[in-house]
Amino acid sequence: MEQPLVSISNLAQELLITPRTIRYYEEMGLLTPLHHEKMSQRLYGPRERARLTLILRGKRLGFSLAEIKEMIDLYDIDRTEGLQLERTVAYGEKRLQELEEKIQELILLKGELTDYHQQFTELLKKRNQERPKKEDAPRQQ
Amino acid sequence: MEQPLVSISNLAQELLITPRTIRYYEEMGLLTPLHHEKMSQRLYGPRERARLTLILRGKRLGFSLAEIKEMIDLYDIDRTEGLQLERTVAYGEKRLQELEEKIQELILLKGELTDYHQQFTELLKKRNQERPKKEDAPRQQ
DNA sequence: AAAAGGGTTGACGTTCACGTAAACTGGTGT
DNA sequence: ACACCAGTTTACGTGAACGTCAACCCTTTT
Repeated sequence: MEQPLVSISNLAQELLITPRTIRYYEEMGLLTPLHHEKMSQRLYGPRERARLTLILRGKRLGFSLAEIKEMIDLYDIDRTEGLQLERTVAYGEKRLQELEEKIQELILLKGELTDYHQQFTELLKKRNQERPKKEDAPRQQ
Repeated sequence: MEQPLVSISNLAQELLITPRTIRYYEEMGLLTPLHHEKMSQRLYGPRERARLTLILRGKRLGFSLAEIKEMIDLYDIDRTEGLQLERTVAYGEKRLQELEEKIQELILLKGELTDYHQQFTELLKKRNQERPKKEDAPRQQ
């Protein structure tokens, strides 16, 4: 039974962050929970939850909140309505291009580290051949 | 004519960063230029340049300097010599695993944004069909 | 000898992304 | 009515990653 609307600390708990973090993202314009007018509490629905997971994903990937905000603003139909769609689309293409470049760079980095890793692994193998352990090395940590 | 040893500001210029940044990385233990004993200046060879590019790559990908330092320390034969190779290798495997996860997450993010992008593109197409521009829309920016 | 052009070491300032604490408010159980 | 809990605002604190500035060498040019 997924409640459609949850409180700030519930949402925070669910996503393993603190309420403060959520409020901060709102303060930065990344979230807009139901909190208008004369309501004393913030309530978060599926839309805000989706945004938050997007934000957290972006953070894990090393994007700044400003960059993430740009992505979210692109992804937000309402906000973009009435804006020049051509520009928006072109801009989105640029961002996607950058994402692809980032992926390639990550793959490159992984390749580098993999190389060194293999060197080490072989070095380890040789050592174990030279002076193997008395008892067959136990596999438990 | 690639000089094997360059000054700090030369290196900074080459990599589009500031000398301060380079000194900071040294202070954090990420770089060890020739600066021992009784030398008044720092000099950077190919080894340090390689490290620096690795650092910058890591930064672009959102890793903290602490994380990057871990990678570098793995990648550094001298420093690891005498250390428990088994642990090093195991640890490296964990890092590589994390890298792979990050790649997957990036691909996921790109997928999400691509979806939204296509929605927008189609929206734009429809609009242009409804009320096409007087003159056939010119394709130049 | 004096000035100029890098390089060096502090040391303090700054931005981002929150952490933390205080003081207040609003509904809820007893 | 009162305690209690969850949420809110306000504000100051913090760690990472540098920026900026001052004051002090060397070395080279004039």
